[in-house]
Amino acid sequence: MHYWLFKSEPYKWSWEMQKAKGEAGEEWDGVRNYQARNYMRQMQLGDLGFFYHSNKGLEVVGIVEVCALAHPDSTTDDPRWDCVDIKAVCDMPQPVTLKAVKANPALGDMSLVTSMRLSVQPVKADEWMEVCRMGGLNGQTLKAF
DNA sequence: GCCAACGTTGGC
DNA sequence: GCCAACGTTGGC
Repeated sequence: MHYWLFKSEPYKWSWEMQKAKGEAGEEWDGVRNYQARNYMRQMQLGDLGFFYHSNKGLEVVGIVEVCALAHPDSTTDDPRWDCVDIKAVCDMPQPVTLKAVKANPALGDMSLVTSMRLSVQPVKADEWMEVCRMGGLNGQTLKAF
């Protein structure tokens, strides 16, 4: 099990839109960055990720689950670009802002802080737990997934 | 809307 | 294979 973070500009693809897709999930398409693509190729079914609103919002608003392994991105004929599918799992009871992440010394090494421009990022297990805690998700809730 | 950071492209 | 030009991302 690995943890990830997916960035989206809410006026292009918002958390509300993701949730509307329900169990079926949706392609995380449109990624045109090798590093981000490589992370998606590493993802396994059942891996969890944060859903982050960039540009507007600047906060982790929910949790998603990988529900399809990397496959060709349907929005391009270019064979270089793959993507996974993700589905919404739950809301962050209390969205975790970028400001709060930056203010937390335990999260100083998070890619969100150090690799600001990367749109798909790995999240370490301890970072995952800490952000969940800040967001109002306790261990009990997390085990329900 | 600005601009810094950074990834990509293409000429040499 | 270097590096300048250019485009994009994303915080502010």
